[in-house]
Amino acid sequence: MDQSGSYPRAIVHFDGDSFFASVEQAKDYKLRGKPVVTGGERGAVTSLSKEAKMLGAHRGMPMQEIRRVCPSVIVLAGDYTAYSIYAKRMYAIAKTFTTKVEEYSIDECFADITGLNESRGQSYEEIAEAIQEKLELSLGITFGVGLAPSKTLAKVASKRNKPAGFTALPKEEIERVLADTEIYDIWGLGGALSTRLRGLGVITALDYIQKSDAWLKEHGFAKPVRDTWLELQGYPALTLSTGAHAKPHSVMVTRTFTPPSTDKDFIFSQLSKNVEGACAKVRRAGMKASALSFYLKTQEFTYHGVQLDLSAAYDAPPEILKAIRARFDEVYAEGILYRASGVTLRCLRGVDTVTPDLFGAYAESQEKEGVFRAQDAVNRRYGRNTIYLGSSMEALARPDAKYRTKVVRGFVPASKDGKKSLDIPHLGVVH
DNA sequence: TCTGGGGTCCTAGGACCC
DNA sequence: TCTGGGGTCCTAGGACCC
Repeated sequence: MDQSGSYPRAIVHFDGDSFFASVEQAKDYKLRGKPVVTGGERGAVTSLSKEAKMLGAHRGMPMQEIRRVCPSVIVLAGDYTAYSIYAKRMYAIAKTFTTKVEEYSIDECFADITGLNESRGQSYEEIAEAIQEKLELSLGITFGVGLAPSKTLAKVASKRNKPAGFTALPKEEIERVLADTEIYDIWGLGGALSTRLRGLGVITALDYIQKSDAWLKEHGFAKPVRDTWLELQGYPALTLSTGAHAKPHSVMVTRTFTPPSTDKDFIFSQLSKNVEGACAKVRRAGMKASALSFYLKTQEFTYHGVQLDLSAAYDAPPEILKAIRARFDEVYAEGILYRASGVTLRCLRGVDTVTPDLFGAYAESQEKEGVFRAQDAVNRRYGRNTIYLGSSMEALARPDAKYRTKVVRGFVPASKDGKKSLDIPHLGVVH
């Protein structure tokens, strides 16, 4: 059947309902039908089952408050390994229908099913619902599903009938639906942009698509804003990234330390720990980094950092730490209270594409590499931080070290300055 | 509720070159 | 000569996302 008028492209968005809590209930039947929240490991809720929501618990509530309004609540620590496994199953199921699947996040994916209606002899709606049914039956969790001519509209659609809903949003329905969608709820328009738009009288997404291209230019809105504007009109401006080789472009490890500190050695050791973690991630991805940036965050929430290039590509801490140490004083100042540090490894390449530098630094690092491989193996087997570098010793020896080395996830509370709060669970560090 | 952790992409403006 | 114009590349920083 010809649906090319309603769907010049047919994009489906799948969004797992209460993903982390739902996975917990799928794993353990005893949790089904009960109020479950995750986030116990850090005392702040990260995901709530629908039963917990029905009893009045909200995301962002302190754990004590949750227990008060909902005494029967079951609080669990996040099991990120399990969530990743469920995410991979989700992608795999979607891929049995089409290869054009974007693995967008731990609980979401997009599929481009354009043309499948002809080849399968089914409507796009039927196909989207068939995928949804297969996901729900195979995983034991429900999904919000949206079908639309663009990614941005598919996101709008999947939000509309949660949980376990399906919404089709063909071109003919765009105006009706966008009239009751606030600009603030549009994917791609964050706190800053939606506040600006509202100041210009744009309240709903319909107001937004009725503005002209000239109007956007006149007010200095740039490409991402225009792409969103096109997408909302049903013109796909964003393509799916379906690359099977979804390798990261950068890898970062940052950690807040409590209490904040002025101690130079302690702060450097924190950074050293960040570097170890980042190197381990890079090795796991089978990559090496040839550039990096590191920063310190003060108690006043200002950032001080530098970006630098490495003499070659590395996946082990020694040379990286050497480079950071050489420039540490550019960001560290005596007497300032620091609350966090972080490192980002950049210019990542697959190990096979790395060209050795002229001065032998690469060859030297190759010799040491065996040591870090062994370390990875031991840490995998006996738990993290079984083996660590001397320079990270101080960080690990602190009394609260066990909290700092834990997997943490969190959320940003809704704030008065118009910044969007996080309302979807997301992945922390998976080990 | 004083505010976590990990990513991506875009752009203004400076450096540099012809 | 003291005065141009224009192009490219890079980076810091800002915006967004989950």
